[in-house]
Amino acid sequence: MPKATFFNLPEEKRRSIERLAIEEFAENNYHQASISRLVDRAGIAKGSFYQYFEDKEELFQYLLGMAADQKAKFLEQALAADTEGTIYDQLRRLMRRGLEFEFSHPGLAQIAYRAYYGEAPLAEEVMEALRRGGRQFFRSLVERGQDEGSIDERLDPELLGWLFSVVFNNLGEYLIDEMEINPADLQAQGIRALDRAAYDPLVDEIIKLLERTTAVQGERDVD
Amino acid sequence: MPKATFFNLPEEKRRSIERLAIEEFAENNYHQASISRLVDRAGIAKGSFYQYFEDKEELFQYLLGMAADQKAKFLEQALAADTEGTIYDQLRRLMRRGLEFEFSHPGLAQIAYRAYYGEAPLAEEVMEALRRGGRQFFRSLVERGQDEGSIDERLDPELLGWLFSVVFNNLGEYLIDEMEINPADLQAQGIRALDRAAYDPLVDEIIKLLERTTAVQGERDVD
Amino acid sequence: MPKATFFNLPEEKRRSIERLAIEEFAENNYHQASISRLVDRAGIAKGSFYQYFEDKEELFQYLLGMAADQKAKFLEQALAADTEGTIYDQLRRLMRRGLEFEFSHPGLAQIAYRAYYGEAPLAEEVMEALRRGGRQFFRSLVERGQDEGSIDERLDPELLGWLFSVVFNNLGEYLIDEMEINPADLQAQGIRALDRAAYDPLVDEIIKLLERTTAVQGERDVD
Amino acid sequence: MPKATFFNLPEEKRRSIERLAIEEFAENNYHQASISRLVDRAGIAKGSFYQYFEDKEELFQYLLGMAADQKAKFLEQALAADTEGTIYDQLRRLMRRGLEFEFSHPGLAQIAYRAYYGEAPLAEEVMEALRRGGRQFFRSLVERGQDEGSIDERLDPELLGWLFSVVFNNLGEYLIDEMEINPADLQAQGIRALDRAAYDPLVDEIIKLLERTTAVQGERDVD
DNA sequence: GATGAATGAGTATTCATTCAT
DNA sequence: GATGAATGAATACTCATTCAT
Repeated sequence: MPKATFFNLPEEKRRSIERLAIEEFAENNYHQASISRLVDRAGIAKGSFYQYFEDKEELFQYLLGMAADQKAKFLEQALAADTEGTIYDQLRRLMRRGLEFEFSHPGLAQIAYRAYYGEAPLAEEVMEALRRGGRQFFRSLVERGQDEGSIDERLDPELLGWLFSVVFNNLGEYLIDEMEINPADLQAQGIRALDRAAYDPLVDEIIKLLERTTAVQGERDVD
Repeated sequence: MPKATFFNLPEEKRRSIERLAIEEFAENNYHQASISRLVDRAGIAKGSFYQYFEDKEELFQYLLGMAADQKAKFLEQALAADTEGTIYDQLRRLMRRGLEFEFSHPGLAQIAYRAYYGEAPLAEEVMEALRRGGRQFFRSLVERGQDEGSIDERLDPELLGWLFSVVFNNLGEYLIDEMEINPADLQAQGIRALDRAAYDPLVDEIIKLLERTTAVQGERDVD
Repeated sequence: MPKATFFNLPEEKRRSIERLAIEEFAENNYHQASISRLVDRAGIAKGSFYQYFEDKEELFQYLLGMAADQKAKFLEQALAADTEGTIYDQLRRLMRRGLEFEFSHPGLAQIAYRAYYGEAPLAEEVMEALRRGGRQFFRSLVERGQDEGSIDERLDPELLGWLFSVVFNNLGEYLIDEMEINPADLQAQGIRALDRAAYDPLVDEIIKLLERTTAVQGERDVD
Repeated sequence: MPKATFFNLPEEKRRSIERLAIEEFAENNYHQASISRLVDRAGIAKGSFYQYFEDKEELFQYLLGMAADQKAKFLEQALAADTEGTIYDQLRRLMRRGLEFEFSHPGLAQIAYRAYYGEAPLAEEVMEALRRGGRQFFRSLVERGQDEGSIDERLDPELLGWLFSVVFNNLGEYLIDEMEINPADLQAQGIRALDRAAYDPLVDEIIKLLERTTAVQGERDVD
């Protein structure tokens, strides 16, 4: 956690530092991100930075925390509507909200993505937990689907959990490629006028695919 | 491409440099990988390195090329048996060979993975091409499946291509986690006594999932 | 001298700052001692420190003054009993009291020791004076001894003064080594249950040595 | 040990770096000594310094080694003439040579002095050993004197060893004060035209004192 | 009189690259 | 063609001190 000094800063200044720090760590991996560059851009003294944060790692953990919090906040809404509709409706909501997070907080999303797929000063067990975390969440979703009868009982929930999480994690990047969005623009403009109409159909299509994959099938024998 | 001097080197010396360079870039991302450390380990002079390679980036591109070549070599075998069996047999062969590549050339596989997922001095368009490359390959596979009648015609080949490539790219890591393989051991021991029996069933399961996803379904209406 | 604000502080607070400052400068040499660490530990604001002291150096000089005063206070008692016994009795009392000072104010003693042996922002002439100070004191003691007839007149009082002061200054450290006292414990516990019985014999032995050195010798010719 | 690079340097350049490094570490304690300042003065690039030395500590240890070697070289001569004359002749020779070392290598002497009396990145046990080292050397000298019959058997060799080493260690500084030598001049001029005539009498006087202290005394009872 | 945020010069160390031999 | 010393900009971080509130 940053020091109190940081939170005592005038809102505007604090936000500005956060924004620039997110940029720095979104554009560069942990080691390449530079505190010197950051303070230059932010127009603060080197010493001031160290009044706000213990060290580089603390800043990084803080940003990662922000990413996690924001993402959670986005997903919560989907999770809240837990019981409405089938497991597939739930998945659809999750994906939509996940994408909305990625499009409205591209910097944080990128930081989380980097942490997931790369070098970050996270203990090996945290990385591991992070990776397993997603899988396990989706696995329990699958198990619920199996209980409900909407997912074929003969399928391995572990494997399906993995499949879902892989799809979930890579969807954003696919969309960015597919919709020919310039990632730089995305970073710069923050929440863009990217209307849901643009990606909703895609999400629907993917959900349909996953439904085909998992739904209980008539007389066809799967084994 | 490395300079001529590099290829004029005695086979053994060249191989040794390649091996150590692969290690260095597999263990560290592009910026963390150190030429100083490499030349120390390889027992060559700093100046010599720059007689072989224009700069750090050229070495990296060279290694990436090696990875691509090797991977292609592994996949070729699967591709050669093109016409045998259904599209799913073909996919199964590809996955097996892909995994075999990952397990027998863990260093190169890691370098390719890094390049794909981020930290690499690759022009944006190269990255783009790389990502699209995989997708396009799988897309055409899908289209062939649709022509053959083994893949439902109503499904979007682009989207399926993406799904396949995502599964394909992340499978190795899933296996490493799932089989509780220590990545360090993998690097160190190169081709390990990891017999196919260990992962074949998993590949089969995944293929079955993909088959469920894509196969033409009886009278059920998908839309 | 500290500013008036310092002396206006509630006794308790002032004492606490003094105590922690002594610790800081006893554990670290002048440059390694840190004002930041001190104010943190003392729980006062950085700015407050600079209301009390002009700068780091002023604090150091103040502490050095405290050490000098305290040491003088300890020695005074010995000096007061000036006329009792021979010059050797006087020396014995001085050494005992000096040691008692070192053991009961280890922090101040350490600061004085540091100042004497080097790292301190003291003008060269102050250092000089400090060193000469001890020598001169002992020199006059020697001269008195010579007047009294207890010290051989043929010996150079300057040189003897130096010898006495060197012995006097290094005795504490010798004892700490010899008695296998952990200096950290000494700092922490302040006045320890180190009873005089432990070092009195040593002081006696040393006095005997100095007596042999200096006493008027029968018919033996010294030159 | 410095890297080979350092020893491959042209003699003149290497000497110049050594000289400036000695100055830097003689004028400042370990932490205050600055590599940046050193390279500036030496006119070499920062990077070059690190081609010569692993790090700051290695440089320091190297200089300390030089001091030890040089001092040993000076004392050797005295030690070689081991059997000539009494123990007091031996002591006299040692002191003279020790002083000659201090006057001809004032920087190195200062570095050794700092290491002995202060902060240095030496393991606590090394410091301890260093301090005990001198004492033990003199102790065995004392014991030899007792065997030979030139030192009173009733005296504690440990305590005498300490006394001798304290005198030995502080003699140089006394002389510098006494002879009103400007330490800055001493540093700058290196071996000065300080002729032995100037301090020989002093050494003689001190030896006489020590002889009085220790010599077997007629019928006087020491206990 | 107290506060504590701001400052910026300072530290040791790393690294890809160049170039004279 | 091989060598390896030289380079200097770059990095994270510390610290005594100032000054507006």
